[in-house]
Amino acid sequence: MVTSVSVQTLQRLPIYLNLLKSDSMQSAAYLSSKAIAEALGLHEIQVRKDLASVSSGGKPKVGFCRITLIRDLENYLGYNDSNDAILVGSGKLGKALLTYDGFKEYGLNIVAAFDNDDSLAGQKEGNVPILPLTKLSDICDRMKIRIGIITVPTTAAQSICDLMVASGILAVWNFAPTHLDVPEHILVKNENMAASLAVLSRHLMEKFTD
Amino acid sequence: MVTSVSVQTLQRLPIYLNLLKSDSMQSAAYLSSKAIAEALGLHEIQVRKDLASVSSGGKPKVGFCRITLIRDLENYLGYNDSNDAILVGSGKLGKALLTYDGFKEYGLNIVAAFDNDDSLAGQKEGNVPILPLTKLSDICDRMKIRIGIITVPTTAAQSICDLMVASGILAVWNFAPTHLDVPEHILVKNENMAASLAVLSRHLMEKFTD
DNA sequence: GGTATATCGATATACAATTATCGATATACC
DNA sequence: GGTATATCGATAATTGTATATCGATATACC
Repeated sequence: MVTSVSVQTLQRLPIYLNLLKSDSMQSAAYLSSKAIAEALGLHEIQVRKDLASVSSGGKPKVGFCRITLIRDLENYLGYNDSNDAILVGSGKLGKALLTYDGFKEYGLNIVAAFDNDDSLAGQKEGNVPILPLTKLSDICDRMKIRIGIITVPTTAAQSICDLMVASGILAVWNFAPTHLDVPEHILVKNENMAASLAVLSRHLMEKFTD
Repeated sequence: MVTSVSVQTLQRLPIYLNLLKSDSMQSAAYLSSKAIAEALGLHEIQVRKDLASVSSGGKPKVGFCRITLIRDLENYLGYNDSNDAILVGSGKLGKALLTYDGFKEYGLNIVAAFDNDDSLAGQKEGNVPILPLTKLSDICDRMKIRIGIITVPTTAAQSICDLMVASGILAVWNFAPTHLDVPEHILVKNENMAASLAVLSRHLMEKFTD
């Protein structure tokens, strides 16, 4: 239960959670790993292994208790105690993330946004105030912010990242299509759309050139 | 060169490409795998292996020719011949993607957007017309669209996906945090932000509870 | 022109993740 | 209450990915 879980498994956990909370599952009190696996296109062994690492376990013949499983998953993922975050780069993508209210469900709370362009300062985007970059360090320090979201152009990403790290940020969610250099103890999670596009594009090429 | 490349490698290729095209690399005509590895925080062996699968190879003592490498990568990734795509779901995220002009660089061209809400029909978002859902099949068929982007709420995702597949879409880029059931030959690439958040959130939890 | 060296490419090892196999256990049915 | 069965959990085999080692080769320098 305390054992460290692989990133692969970790990334599947929200998918289980999402399924368990979905309308189609509301009726069932218990779910077998086989049923879950079929609903998600996975293998039942994998489902059991994944769930074993976060949950108190299921019962033979009946399966896993849906309610308990939801609670265990949310606890493990930390969706109950909310994480405050800041976002830098109020361009198109940044604004979309600011106005997207689905993050609350995952315990993410964007408290402030920053932009290089000071003329944006003072505005609000989806209830989140946009502030000048110069205030970033101060805000992070005072509010004990641990998560930084980067939605700036590639060229600015590294310097923003450095600023975040210097301001006490411990986890960076990077939407810029570039590699970020960070100290050992900092986590960078890349949301690399170019990588996804590569997979799609290549798949189509292979379909048509073979 | 024709050998199939792992998804992991494939997803790193755009990162190499991005680095090679970056300002800081413009001056160098040749780059060693070691230099590339250091710039990206990877291991040089991995860089060589990745590049070997797409490129004609480097020269001992001097390294890889930057220009050639860029050309090979772009060819392999299909960034030269552009891929037309449609997008369904003109909400916050959908609009952000429509107005984000960075996709062109990767050969992705969104030609039309669709929304359940017919009142949006006729509008334009970033030069892309928004059309009623009923026209989707016709457009896909006439324009031979192969890529569909899903930015609708979870509950609608599967039915939109089914519609796309029925309309000839071969690759689906899914931004809804849910699993999609598709026939064998269809590729689904999930852009699962919830999964990324799980990694971040868990990282922070472990930092503070251990 | 010969030798030293940086770098590539191929083979081999180590590690992690997924999938398969087996025994254990609780429920259901007779 | 006894037996059959569905399902779990642990261990083992397979697969895939990342890292290390080694020989080959082209450039540079003497």
